[in-house]
Amino acid sequence: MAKKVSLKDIANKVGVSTALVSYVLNGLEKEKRVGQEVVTRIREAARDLNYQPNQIARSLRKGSTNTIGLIVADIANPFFAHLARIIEDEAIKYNYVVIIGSSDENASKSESLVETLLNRQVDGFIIVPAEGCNRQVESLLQKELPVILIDRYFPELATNFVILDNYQATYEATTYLIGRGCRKIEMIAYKSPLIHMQERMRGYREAMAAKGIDENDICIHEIDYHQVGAQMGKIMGELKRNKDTDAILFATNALSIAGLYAIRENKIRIPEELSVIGFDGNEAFDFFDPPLTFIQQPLEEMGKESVRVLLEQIKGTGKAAQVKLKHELIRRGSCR
Amino acid sequence: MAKKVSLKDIANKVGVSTALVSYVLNGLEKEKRVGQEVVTRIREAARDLNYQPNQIARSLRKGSTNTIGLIVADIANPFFAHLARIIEDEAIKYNYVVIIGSSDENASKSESLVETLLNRQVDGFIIVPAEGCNRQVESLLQKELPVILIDRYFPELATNFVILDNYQATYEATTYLIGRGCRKIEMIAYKSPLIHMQERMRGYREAMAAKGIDENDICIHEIDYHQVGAQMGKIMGELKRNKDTDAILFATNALSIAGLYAIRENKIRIPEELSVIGFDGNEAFDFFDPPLTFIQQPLEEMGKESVRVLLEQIKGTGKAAQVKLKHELIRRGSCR
DNA sequence: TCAGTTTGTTTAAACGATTAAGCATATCTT
DNA sequence: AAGATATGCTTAATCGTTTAAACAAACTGA
Repeated sequence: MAKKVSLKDIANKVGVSTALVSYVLNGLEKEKRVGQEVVTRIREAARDLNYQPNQIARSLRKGSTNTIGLIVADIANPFFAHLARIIEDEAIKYNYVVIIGSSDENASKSESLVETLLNRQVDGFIIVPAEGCNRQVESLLQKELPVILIDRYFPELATNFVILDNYQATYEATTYLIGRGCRKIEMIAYKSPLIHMQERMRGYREAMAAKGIDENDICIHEIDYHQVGAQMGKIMGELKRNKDTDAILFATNALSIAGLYAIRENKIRIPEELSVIGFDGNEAFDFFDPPLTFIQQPLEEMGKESVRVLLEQIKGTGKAAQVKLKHELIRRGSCR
Repeated sequence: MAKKVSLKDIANKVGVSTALVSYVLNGLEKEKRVGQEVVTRIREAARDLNYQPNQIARSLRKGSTNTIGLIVADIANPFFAHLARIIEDEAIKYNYVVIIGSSDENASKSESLVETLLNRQVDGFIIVPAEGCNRQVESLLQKELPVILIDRYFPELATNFVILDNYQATYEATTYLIGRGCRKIEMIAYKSPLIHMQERMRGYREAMAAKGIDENDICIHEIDYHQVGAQMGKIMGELKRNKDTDAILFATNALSIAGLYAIRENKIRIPEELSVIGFDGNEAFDFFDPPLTFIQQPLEEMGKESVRVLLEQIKGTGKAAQVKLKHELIRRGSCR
């Protein structure tokens, strides 16, 4: 591999020291009083040799890499993929590059990702934290590394975060269902102590209670992350047999999709037999028959905001930023 | 930010030079004949101080970063997201990290991504090349940088690649449609000189010809990448009006999805009025009514193979590897 | 006993950039 | 004319590793 052109090559060609070259190429020629003629000769040489700065060397010296570490649950999940794309686009505007890792909602995988990214000296993290990551996030905070949590956060930690107002989202969705005449509404969520899930559940419960629904009719199925398929099948099977359930509210994108498979499997008619509200939006929702009503997160805003906040923090100009964004309920055909 | 522990810190603590520490922590203690006692003391100190090597410094010195640059058309597209996930998982096994960029099928965006990644000294590239990227790929080859193209390639360049046998895929799909009694089969493809698209078209055309279909009934709609929605709507609108078209074969995932929207819009009944075959698989295909028959790419194999080939090339042990994989036709309800 | 080997360690250069500090000249100022 | 100031450039340290080469001490064998 032909070795790359370095500052030294330019310096040699022009007949000056590398210092001058560095100054010029970093636009410090005024400040550092570099002679006009030398400036142009350096510029020309750089162009002729097609010089490209070695970011690695620069990073080592400067102590910063212009790199953001992004940890999501699973980049193959359309919700996170879309988010990642937004973050990538936003970051590149500021000359930052993004390294993405998938944690699979697994704390130890997440930890090894954090470690890998730390060794690579990322300047900051955007993390969708998995259950049990409190400690590792805390340790990042202690190291005073810029971190911003997204989608979820840990209430006991004073981190920056950008999230959906999950409570309000499910509260409104539930209220909407009740408004359409549903009474026996069930929620399907992940079994997880994470705040986003807890808040979604709380939104549902409190909306039900506020409308005076009998406490016995408040029912949340908390599904294990690794057994979604099986448990969903069971739930929908039972639901088909004893028909008093009016409506289902799904707590995430992946649960919605899995739920739709099970609904179709069991030939449950939507919305005649059951009203359904999904989470996050997905092309698959569009082709379900009828198209699914769902809670939409402001992905664009979430991604951009998280990058903005993180970069502010990296540059040291940031103060605490705990952002809660508002959902939108996209009404379509799946509620009676 | 508390500064990180370096080799020097360990060396000081143990009272030896950094060289010894480096040897030990890289497992060269036998080869470099480091004393047993010193070895254990270094190990202990490293553990106590929670030493983590600085990959940036190491990269600078070694000239390799253990980083792979991945350029896809759009990471938000489920096909590429899934592929990216597989590549990420495979790479991490070998202690490589992946930096992903989205080119939007745009050569100049792709070029600036390549440049960014080059400055960051990635050890190799996995690229889904966009139209007009021939030159930039060629220049990577000239620099003897490990590159592997995926999904498509440039026949005139001697690159490594891992792709689907696109010709065979559409040939079989078309033959399948003809076998089900379709005669007037149309294909919807991107307007693109890229080989994958050309091969998909050729597969369709030759299958039609081989079965003796009238040349006038061989019809390919070549759609502009940036006007998919509008053009698709027009095609399906016309198709609804003059009903002699039997079947549609879509050439990509995104086209399939866009097509399904248009088909629903125009209330075309599948498969009664029209048989449909999609490309690549997508959750949305499952919920279309009826579920879509489609050409499935061996994503897992594609991703793993590309990483394997790339790493071999990086390590210098690789020879030319031009891999063509076989599709699978997933038969479901969308063909009469 | 002494050259030769083995064992264990240090030294120092290198990777490619950044940047504080120093060193000449030239130009003012009075 | 002498000191001050401006101008233009170089020197060299530094970031944290890796690694060839040198070095020192202990051991070997005849």
